[in-house]
Amino acid sequence: MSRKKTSRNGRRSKTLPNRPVSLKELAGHLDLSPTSLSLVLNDSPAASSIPQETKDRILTAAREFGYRPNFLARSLRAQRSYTLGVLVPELSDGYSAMVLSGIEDHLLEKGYFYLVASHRHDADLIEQYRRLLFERRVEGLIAVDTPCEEGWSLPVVAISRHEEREGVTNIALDHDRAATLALEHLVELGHRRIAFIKGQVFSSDTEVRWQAVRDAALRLDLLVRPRLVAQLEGNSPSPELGYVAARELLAAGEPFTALFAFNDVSAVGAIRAFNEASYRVPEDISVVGFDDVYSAAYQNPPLTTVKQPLRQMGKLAAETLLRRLAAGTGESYPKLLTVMPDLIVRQSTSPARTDVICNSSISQAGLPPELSKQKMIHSSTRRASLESAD
Amino acid sequence: MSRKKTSRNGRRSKTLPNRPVSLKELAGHLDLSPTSLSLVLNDSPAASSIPQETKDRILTAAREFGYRPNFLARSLRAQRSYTLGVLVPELSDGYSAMVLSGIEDHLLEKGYFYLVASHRHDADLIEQYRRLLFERRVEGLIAVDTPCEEGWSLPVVAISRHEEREGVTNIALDHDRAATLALEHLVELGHRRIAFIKGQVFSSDTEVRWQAVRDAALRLDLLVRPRLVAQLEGNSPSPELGYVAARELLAAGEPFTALFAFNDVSAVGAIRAFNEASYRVPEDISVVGFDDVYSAAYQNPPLTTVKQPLRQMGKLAAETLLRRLAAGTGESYPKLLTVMPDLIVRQSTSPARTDVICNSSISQAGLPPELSKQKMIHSSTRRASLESAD
DNA sequence: GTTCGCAACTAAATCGATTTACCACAGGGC
DNA sequence: GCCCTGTGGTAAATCGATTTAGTTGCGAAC
Repeated sequence: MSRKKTSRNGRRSKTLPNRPVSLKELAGHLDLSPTSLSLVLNDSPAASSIPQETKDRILTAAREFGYRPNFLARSLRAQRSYTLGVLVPELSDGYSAMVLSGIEDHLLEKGYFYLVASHRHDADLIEQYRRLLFERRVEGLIAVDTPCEEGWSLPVVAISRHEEREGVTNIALDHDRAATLALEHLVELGHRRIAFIKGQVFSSDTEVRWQAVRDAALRLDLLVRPRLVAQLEGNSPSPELGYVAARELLAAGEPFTALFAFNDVSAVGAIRAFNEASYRVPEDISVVGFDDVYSAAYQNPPLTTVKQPLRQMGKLAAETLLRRLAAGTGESYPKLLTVMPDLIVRQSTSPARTDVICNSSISQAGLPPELSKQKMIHSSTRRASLESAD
Repeated sequence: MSRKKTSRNGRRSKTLPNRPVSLKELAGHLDLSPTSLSLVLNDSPAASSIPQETKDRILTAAREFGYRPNFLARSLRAQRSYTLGVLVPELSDGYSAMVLSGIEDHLLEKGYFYLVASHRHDADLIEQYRRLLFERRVEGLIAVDTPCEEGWSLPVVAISRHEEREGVTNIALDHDRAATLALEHLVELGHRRIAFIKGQVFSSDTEVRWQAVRDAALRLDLLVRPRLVAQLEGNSPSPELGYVAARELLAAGEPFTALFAFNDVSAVGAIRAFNEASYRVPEDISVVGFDDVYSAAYQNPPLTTVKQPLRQMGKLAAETLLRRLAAGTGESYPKLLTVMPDLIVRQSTSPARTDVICNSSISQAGLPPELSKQKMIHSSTRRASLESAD
């Protein structure tokens, strides 16, 4: 739709506008100084004394030549990069991508970009990327589920972190409310024997959430049995970890009718383990996940889960950081912003069975030698469950 | 672990090293010229005449003061930004995130960073972001499932695009092989009546893949029945679209025993629709997905799917682009790089039932009143055709 | 005692924009 | 005639590094 209009100006009829024009070149073409162009193009107050006619000449020429100021030069001069750094543990796990998506929406709208680096929870990589981002003159950092040490000498907004750090604004979920929502839901359905899968030790939310769960359990008069607590181990973003944890819970031989998992991904793995052991979800065991990632609604069964407003958290992080930058370094800033979870009830929870489930049988079976690729039986065994419960 | 060691030098005992040191400052401190420091620090050949003692002095001071060259200044001078731009349709849908992850791995290793922008298939946004990235002096672009026009005046690597464009290297899956893998698998299991869900019209792979499917069907002597072909519509990354498409297929009243879906996400939605209509997967209907996103292995049932090596494609894109940059603009470059799919057999496919499934019952049930946002009947004509063909 | 060559540096230009400080000229008031 | 105030600009410094083109001083060669 935009035809070449190079013929208008003989001088550039040969040169396609592939090389950007500099201010100086444009100024030369107009027989004016770069200063004048700069003043007019930036609508600076000092341009008030320049007559409209000249302004028009400049503006027209700029459009004609497709002049765009060199971002690097401008940044160097202004000592601003209009760029933020984002540190995430892993890009491809759904969680970070969702947060990033919220960050991006807000930043691009405000004329900022961001540089991402994923560190896989490796402390050395975190430090190295922080330096690299600092060198690239990012104006601030957003740390998603990433530990921040002191002395980062940049404004930081941390998502899902809970330590107080100088210069860091924490954005965190109200985990008390989250735990209460999930447990109240289960209790209302008649569940009393509830199993838990805790997060990995390196995960920022693990401890806070676990404390919240215990507090909520106390309030609800629920017993948290040590043998009904498993913990995710390992760094993979796959449901495998939840699968392993759920096998442990089954193997412990302590009956339970519901599971509160650390996240949706591990809940999915757990459901898989339950099915293999001939328990149906939700008829035999109810499962509550956490996060509400995209696929949660389309699992089989669709997951009941505690929704974290991840996208909103990303957006809030971006907003907050930009606000802090605008305010300047000296200014005060919020230390903590709390966002609210929601309970999304789908079909992985249902009223508790009245007959107690005993799963000691599984402990004999032991763990399968290879969880290998994805090979494992699953729905075929489900129907067998009732029969084998002799 | 790193204590303050400011006391070593009286001059900066008060100033914490929060402000970066410039070359000039460092030079002043050493009573040398910035030139000398630059030569030594960059290990330039011209530094050969500088005695080792001086070099050591410089290197020591640089370390001591934590000198890091200003990236913006250096970029401006060298006319290189060591930054690429990446255009994706959507960050949070699993596909792009996986590709990005591969891109990132390679780029960060090579000292590059990248700026991402997601455009949601909006042509104006694509153009706007392209300009912004260009202005930021990215050295090249990686376009993931994003249409590239001519005249982008930057080296481009396009993932999953199929048009030949000046300056663009395409990275594409071998769709012929992909289609063959999937259909051969189904045929081997005894399926002859196979339904298809095509991709959205705006999706780059849709047409190429569909052509490949038809070719493969021809070779395998399979009939592609128009009433067993549905198409995804709408821009959402949720399985909802697949759900809608599958309902249409069921409503068409034409029996089938297998479905080849455009991607895993839509396959999951389709399975949901089948389950709701009381068909079990894979006993009644086998389903093959596409992509092999993370969650595919942990769906219920785990999805049989054609794996695209997304991470590898991202890596290949980054590699190729960097190679092209190193070679210079004049040099020739590959127009097309093809990567190979794999068939991952899990549990959403099984031998075809011998008794023919008739699903006309569903057509009475009709579509649910609200499919909310994406509500559209699309094949209403198709359904009507059945009834009216009495 | 020039001159050449080399060691050890440095001044200044450059990248491209912004910004401060200044200049030249016109017109009006005293 | 002199001063003052606008107009309508421009020259030059600046951001921080890189790079080209020198400079200085000294010992050796002729």
